[in-house]
Amino acid sequence: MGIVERKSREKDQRRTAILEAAKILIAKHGVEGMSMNQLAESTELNKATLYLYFNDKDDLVDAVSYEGLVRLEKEHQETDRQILSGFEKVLDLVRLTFAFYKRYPVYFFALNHQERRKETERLDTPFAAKGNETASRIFEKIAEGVRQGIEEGSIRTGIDVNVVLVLLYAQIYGVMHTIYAKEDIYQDLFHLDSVTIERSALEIIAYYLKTGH
Amino acid sequence: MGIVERKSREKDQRRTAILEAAKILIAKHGVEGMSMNQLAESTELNKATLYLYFNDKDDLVDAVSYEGLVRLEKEHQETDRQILSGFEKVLDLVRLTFAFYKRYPVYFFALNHQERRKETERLDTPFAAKGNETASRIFEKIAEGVRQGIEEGSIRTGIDVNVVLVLLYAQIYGVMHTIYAKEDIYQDLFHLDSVTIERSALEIIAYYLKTGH
Amino acid sequence: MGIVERKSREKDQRRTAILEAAKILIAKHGVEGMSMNQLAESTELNKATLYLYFNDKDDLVDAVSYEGLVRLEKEHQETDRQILSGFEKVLDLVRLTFAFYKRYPVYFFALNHQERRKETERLDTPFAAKGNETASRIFEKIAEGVRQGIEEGSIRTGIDVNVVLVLLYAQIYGVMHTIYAKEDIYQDLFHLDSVTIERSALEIIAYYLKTGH
Amino acid sequence: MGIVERKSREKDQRRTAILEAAKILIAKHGVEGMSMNQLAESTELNKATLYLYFNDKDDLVDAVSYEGLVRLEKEHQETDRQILSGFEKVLDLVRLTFAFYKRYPVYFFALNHQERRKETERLDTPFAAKGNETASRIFEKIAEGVRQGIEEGSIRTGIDVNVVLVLLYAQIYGVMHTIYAKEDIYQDLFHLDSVTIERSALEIIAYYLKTGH
DNA sequence: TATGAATGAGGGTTCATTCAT
DNA sequence: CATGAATGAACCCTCATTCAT
Repeated sequence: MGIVERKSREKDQRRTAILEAAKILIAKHGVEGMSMNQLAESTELNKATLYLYFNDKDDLVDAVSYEGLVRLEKEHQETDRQILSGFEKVLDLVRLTFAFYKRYPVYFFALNHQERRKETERLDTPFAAKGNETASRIFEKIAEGVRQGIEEGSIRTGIDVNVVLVLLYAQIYGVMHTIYAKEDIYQDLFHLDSVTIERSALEIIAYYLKTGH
Repeated sequence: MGIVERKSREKDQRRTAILEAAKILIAKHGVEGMSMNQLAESTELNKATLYLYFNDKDDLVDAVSYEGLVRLEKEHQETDRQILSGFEKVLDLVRLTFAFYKRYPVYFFALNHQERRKETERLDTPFAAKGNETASRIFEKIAEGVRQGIEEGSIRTGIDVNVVLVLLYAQIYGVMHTIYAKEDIYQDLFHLDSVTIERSALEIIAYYLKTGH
Repeated sequence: MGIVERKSREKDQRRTAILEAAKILIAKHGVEGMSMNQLAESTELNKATLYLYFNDKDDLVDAVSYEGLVRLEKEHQETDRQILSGFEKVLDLVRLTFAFYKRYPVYFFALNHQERRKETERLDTPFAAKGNETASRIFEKIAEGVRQGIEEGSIRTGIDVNVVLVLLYAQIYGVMHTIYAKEDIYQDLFHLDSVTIERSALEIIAYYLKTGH
Repeated sequence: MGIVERKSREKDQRRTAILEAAKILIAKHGVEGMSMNQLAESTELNKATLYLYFNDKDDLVDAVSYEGLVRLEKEHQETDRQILSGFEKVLDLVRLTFAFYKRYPVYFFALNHQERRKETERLDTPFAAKGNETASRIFEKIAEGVRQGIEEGSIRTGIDVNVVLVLLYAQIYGVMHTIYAKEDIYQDLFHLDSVTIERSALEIIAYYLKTGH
């Protein structure tokens, strides 16, 4: 048993290889800056072959973005936060997310591209596609932390869970952008490095959630 | 009297007309999505004519971005904040900025594009070019508010002004993106509209700056 | 058998077809006058397809020029000049070169264009690139003839080999231009056809090289 | 007398100013490399104004070329060669021509451009236009020298005057091209500077004309 | 006479995508 | 499954030229 499986495994491997190459290119030139030509060259595959594995360029970028979400979720799951307070859980998840997207800018770029596209294209159902289920679960995990925190008192009351989720997302997004696009500028101008920015961003969140006193 | 003046006014008007058309296109398709072809069509001008008013596409985008900064600064200046505390000043400026970029997404897109470009092109001094002086002043105005607040006690001590500026930028950027790219989604999913998001974003900043109790 | 070979042959044929079409256009309108648009039309290929075979327009022109040099060298080699004197060798090579560039004006145009480009671009070493090795060999072959002639006495002493090479080049260049650009004029005005001009150009060289008496 | 003449004089001055500016640009970028835009800028005139003085770009280039011919003829006339032999006269005229076109590359470029254009455009009558009469006279002056030389014996018999004219033209043309386009290359490769090339080119002509012994 | 403003046509090049094999 | 080869459409930009004023 095996010929079918082997084929399937090989197919997966090739798909993965393409994705890896794409990630390198996206990291280097951004999503719009990556051309299918380059990708074909760097994978040593024919351009047409790429289309056997992905419907089109957007599909490929979505796959990258999806991979990112899956990995992020996995990293979120890998720590045992049983004994932590809700407040600590939330902050830890956010810290992890910062670290994650800082480690893998590609995933950020890809996610970004995907989201901007949705703006104009209006995909059928929001959060319906496979990738978005993952995003939902990630959101939910944070939501759980918030709810727990409110219940137990580690997070102040009067906080809307949904608002927190959205704000966290915005915060993360903004900080990531700032770090990627402008770290050099800010380093020159304000003498701030990414670590400081990140730490302060966590602080701002802590201040918001914390019971005030 | 003033044939020359009329001419000059007409020229300004045309330049403005081009900018307006560009802004519409950018709003609809993003900066990269706007083509000089489209712009020529929508202005009913010849492509070459566009280049009489702007050196190249980047120049045009810079003009949009610059216009945005100028307008933003003007809005910042239009309110008299003499009697306000530093804390209130900062929050008011941020609120205004939110409102501004929400009203004019294009300026946000354009500014963004410009900033990303600068990354790779490394203009001599960051924030040195004409457009960026305005940005610097806007930053400085907020910085003043922060300093005043710290002095008078409306903003807690232990705050790094530079950190605040960068975080505010990130926050604004993130929130704007969230509103532009995902308001619909969030409305469906979390029943949050942009007003709520915005207000909450201000809150998070307030919490961070406020003397804690 | 040989599906691969057939493909490869077809690819060569197409490349050749493009080159042929380009040569016709260059002959008609000059290098600058040939547009990739025209070329696409005349080959009945898509413009983008041309770029599968040549990196850019300059590359294409270089290919034409190179082809010319290779052919010229081949023609130089095809005659056995063992028994000839150095003087006769040189004259024969020049005669052949005249005939060659008269037969194929395109090669002359292309070579020219290439050389002018090099002026501003300053390629590393003159005569170092692939195409120029051929040119060097052609020069060297003539140089050999001159040296032999001087040694054996068929060419007068006191002649600088390098000077001869440069002058021959200038002479050929000038005559070619004259023939291309002005044959009709000269025919009307002086009743001279290109054959006469050519023959006389050889004579002038002969007089210069010949031992004086 | 006065107002009309002044106007006319001013017009001439402006025309001359345009020509001067054009010559500078052509010298720097070649004929094709000079754009009417540049010319308008450098003359501080409007583009449309240029067309009040010249029908089109070609007309302008023709004017440059014509100016060159007129000046060359003048230089030919300025020396008194009464006592010289025909041989010496011819050589002197050629030497002057070399010197002239080396001093004013623009005139060479312009003449060239004009001639190449004629290739494809087939102007009505060759040598019929104003500029070409001058060229004819220049040719004729050299022809006189040749005839005189043959008669008096300073130039060998068996020489066709027309052939000499054409060959001289070709020679001059080729040498000029070589000097302009390739002096650097030849300097590197053959250690020849333009003075040496020029001198040798005169030599080759001398050898051809001289009575052989 | 001189100009500001505009234009059509075209320049070379690159893109994501899709055939037939 | 994979490919070589091809494509249409678009990209930004620049040219010489010509209006109305």
